[in-house]
Amino acid sequence: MRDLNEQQELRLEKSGRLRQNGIDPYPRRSRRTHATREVVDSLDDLAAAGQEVIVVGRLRARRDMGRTVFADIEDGTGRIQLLCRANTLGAEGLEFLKSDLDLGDIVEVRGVPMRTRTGEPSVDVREVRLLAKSLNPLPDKWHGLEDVETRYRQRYVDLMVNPEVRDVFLRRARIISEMRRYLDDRGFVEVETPVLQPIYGGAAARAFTTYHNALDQTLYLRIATELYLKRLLVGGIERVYEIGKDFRNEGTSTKHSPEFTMMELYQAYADYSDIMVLVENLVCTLAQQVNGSAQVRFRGQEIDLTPPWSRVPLRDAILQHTGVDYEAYPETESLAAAVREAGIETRPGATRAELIDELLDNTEPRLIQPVFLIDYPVELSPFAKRKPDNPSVTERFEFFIGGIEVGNAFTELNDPVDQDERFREQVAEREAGNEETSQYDEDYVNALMYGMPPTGGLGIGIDRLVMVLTDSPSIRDVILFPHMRARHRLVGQLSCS
RNA sequence: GGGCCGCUAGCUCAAUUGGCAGAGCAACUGACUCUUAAUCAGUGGGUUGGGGGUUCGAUUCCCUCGCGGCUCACCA
Repeated sequence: MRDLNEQQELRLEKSGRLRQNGIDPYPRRSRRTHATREVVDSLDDLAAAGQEVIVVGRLRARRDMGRTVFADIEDGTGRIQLLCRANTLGAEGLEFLKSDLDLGDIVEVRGVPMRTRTGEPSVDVREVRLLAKSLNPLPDKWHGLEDVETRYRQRYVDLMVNPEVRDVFLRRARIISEMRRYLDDRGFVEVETPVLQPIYGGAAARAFTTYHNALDQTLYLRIATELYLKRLLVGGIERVYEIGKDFRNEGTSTKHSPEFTMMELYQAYADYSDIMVLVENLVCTLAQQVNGSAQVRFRGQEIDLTPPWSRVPLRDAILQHTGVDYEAYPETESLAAAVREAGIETRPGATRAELIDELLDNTEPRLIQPVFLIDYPVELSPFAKRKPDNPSVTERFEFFIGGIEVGNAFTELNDPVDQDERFREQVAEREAGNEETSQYDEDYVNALMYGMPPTGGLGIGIDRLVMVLTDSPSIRDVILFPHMRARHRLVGQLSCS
């Protein structure tokens, strides 16, 4: 036996001893009759009836008074106190609890609900059974687990001892299921499109590459679901959405994860202003359903999600926050000079799109209250339809809450000739060295050539939305197992002597 | 990738100018029949992230590697 510390070794020995005495430390099943919460909620009725219950849970605390031992167990619904007395549980049962069980073990107890003198809801225990032996000691009962690296790497421990972490992930699940319900109720059809794609597109990002042996084919992990979903509109599904992972081969940050969850939806016979109404109603509804309020606190700021949200042209927002009016500089060189003059560093040789992006990056942190920035330049938006009165601008918006971009939407480009040109521009840029442009997707253009209805489309970064609605400062706090560099092994051989 | 910060017992954290590596919880032994961070008495537990260097002596100073956090860059 290697790599085990003193406490682990002791617990493993106990486990072996139990086995020798004919007690399986990992028995098949439990006879649970009540969740701890059910017992607490109807305690007085159960106590009055003197009804026996069987509850289960992880042993979280033990207070040994000699002939009386108090213990707390915790299941998925909450905690309850156990009152274990020599004259009701018996000397043998009490000794089992004191000597053979450890904090962290999963146990089953049979007993009668009651209140102690201080009024604490408890179970007067008649029988204790071990359901699963815990070999690892729990973190500090008061401080819990704080080390960020361990919390991410061993999320199971984090969830075990930090209730607020569990709450975040329960709310995340709720947000997603309520979002599904909201869309289903409005006639949207949920679909699944390929994750492995021969050509990736629909966003500006580098892809992960993989390989299909049997087909002898290079495949990419999708960076967006966009182009497949819009094929479905060509096929006649008028309202469609997908919730799933996208993958982008990029660095991480508090707002970026290489794999993240995206909801994309497309609605035929709608445009981007219809989508704005949908977004503000959806997000506000989710906040009310999950948090009970349209007001959220995020990074110390009070945010009001009540519709309508303001709609501000991108140009105006950037002008207001950086002092640069990019439309006043039609040439890349003059815009670059203006950006530099505003005190923003730029990459030498940056394209116009990159410069505007840079200006937006400097604007984004100031967008605390929910806002739609509308009307993006066409060079930033290869799949968005141009505005009728100004072909250099598209009907596109991004929305921001709490200083981060949460979603992106536009009136979809359905003109195959225009789309063909945009793809060509993207390809030209790629040849000029920009790896984050879209590949030419011939089949997609072919689909458009059959005719796609006028359509409004939307993408929402689910992780970021969850960040805002749960006041989580980092995207890693809303992803159960965030990506980490590989680490050496945790346990050695667990051979039992 | 750059900059800054961090890594000490199972967990949470100390350690003066470079001078015997400590505390609380957890664990172990004992006392205690209504406690709830139970209490009281006692005991064990360390490759101070790894490697190298300076020094009589390194948790402390230097170099290097690893992992993480923040931040900038990259990137929606």
